[in-house]
Amino acid sequence: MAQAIHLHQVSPLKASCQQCSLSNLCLPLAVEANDLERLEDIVQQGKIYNRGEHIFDQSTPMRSCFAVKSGSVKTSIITEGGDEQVTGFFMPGELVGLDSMSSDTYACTAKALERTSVCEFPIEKLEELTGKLPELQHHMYHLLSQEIQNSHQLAMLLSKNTAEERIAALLLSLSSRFRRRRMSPTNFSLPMARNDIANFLGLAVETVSRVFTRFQNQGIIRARGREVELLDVEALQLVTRDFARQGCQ
Amino acid sequence: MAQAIHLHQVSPLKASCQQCSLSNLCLPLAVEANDLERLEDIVQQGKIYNRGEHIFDQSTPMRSCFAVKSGSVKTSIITEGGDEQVTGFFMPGELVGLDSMSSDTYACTAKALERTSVCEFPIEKLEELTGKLPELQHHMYHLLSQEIQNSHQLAMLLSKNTAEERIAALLLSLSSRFRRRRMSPTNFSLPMARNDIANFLGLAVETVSRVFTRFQNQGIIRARGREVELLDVEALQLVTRDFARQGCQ
DNA sequence: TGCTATGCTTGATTTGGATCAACCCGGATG
DNA sequence: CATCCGGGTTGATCCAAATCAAGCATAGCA
Repeated sequence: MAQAIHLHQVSPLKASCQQCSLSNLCLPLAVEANDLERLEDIVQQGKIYNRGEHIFDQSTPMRSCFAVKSGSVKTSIITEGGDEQVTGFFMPGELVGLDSMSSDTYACTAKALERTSVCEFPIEKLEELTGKLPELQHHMYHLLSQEIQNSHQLAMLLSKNTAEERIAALLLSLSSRFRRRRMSPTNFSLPMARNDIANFLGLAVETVSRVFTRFQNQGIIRARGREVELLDVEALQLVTRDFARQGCQ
Repeated sequence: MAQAIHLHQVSPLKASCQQCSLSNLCLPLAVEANDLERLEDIVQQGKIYNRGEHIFDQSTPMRSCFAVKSGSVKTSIITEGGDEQVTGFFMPGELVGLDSMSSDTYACTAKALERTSVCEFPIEKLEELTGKLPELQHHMYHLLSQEIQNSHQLAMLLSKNTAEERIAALLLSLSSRFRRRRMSPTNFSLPMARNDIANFLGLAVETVSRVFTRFQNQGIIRARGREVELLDVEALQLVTRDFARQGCQ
């Protein structure tokens, strides 16, 4: 049913960056109202991917970056040896593919974690437009550098923190991203499998599972499958900061 | 002596991007010969920092990014708890500060590992210029995304690889960066202390030391202090790939 | 000339999380 | 309806690297 949605949508949906509920998170944020239609001119809105479908593949020609409208996306790198490293999870309002900006080919593979709709920004058109709209260019630079910082943050997590600290940090990150979208920051369902969490955080699945149940026994969270409730956010924050504390004295 | 070099250099040195031996690695790479002087207009060349001096500090206002001319730079994040995470080492021809592009404040601290000279690119002027020179803009996007990829690479190293694999990878990375500068790729001196290596790779100093001696005993490298000779590059490459292999079958 | 600080190495012990191995559960499938 | 299968949990064992503890070399300094 409704497979036709896969086809490129044109004019009917065109003018909707303005009404998009995510415009305050996404690129339009940077654009003056009267310039907005120029952005709308280049964007292809409302492409839909089903769970598991690839939005783009590592090593294929880089054409566009994508803003998540609804659903969620996982990016990962595959090594020559064939094992996977999850490099990020992307929620509505966030841009996927920035790590491949102005490269010949995509540096990673992006896969829909659930039924997901995205807006596509063809890269040459986007570059052209950012050349004309300084605010947009500024915003792009900002997003890109933000992405570097995120990745450094992850590297830090991986090299210095325990399993509990890593998982607490992930839960808090998801929580604040849900809040930005005006959704409950304490009661949400994880878009990704334990496997993906483990891979992303450099842990074994078993460890992730154990930490979840440990947190649950301590009354910090309540988790049944992917349904998660944060019962004690303070405690979670304490977990992530403990490691910083010990470095203190 | 010669503290005056710290002061901003102006016109006399201005026109030297053209002669700079690093122009094929640095920003000029992206600029047409006749546009080059516009780049030279905004760059402040030849600022010199002594070993240990800070080029910029985390959380201070972000004004410029910097290209390393000679010497080397270490960047690191300091957490609230006060412990350090080294996020990168920068060699001649490489740009420092991209992780803070278009941010209000620097996301990390950059410190000269030895006597180091840098070119400074004030950020507003650089943004202005990239708006006018599409090639330069393209190059900036490319550099930024490259930086994201590097960081993902590091995250991968930290989450999946053994101590030996991490160190082999670092040595090979340095080697290829020396080669790009037409210096010996097998015979160089490390700009950073064991401590920094350990921090960067998420290891204890003792582990770094042990791996160095292990490699030495296996005849793969020869190391005396910071002086390193790669005796068997193939073997090093094998070490880094072994982990990929096991993922294979 | 000896003293202290700093960076590096080496050895012994400990440990957090990986690995191995079962088992459970819910949903898809024939 | 029984079976199967992928995802998740739990327990037992093992190991790579951290930690703890010395010792060594070099450099700067009084």
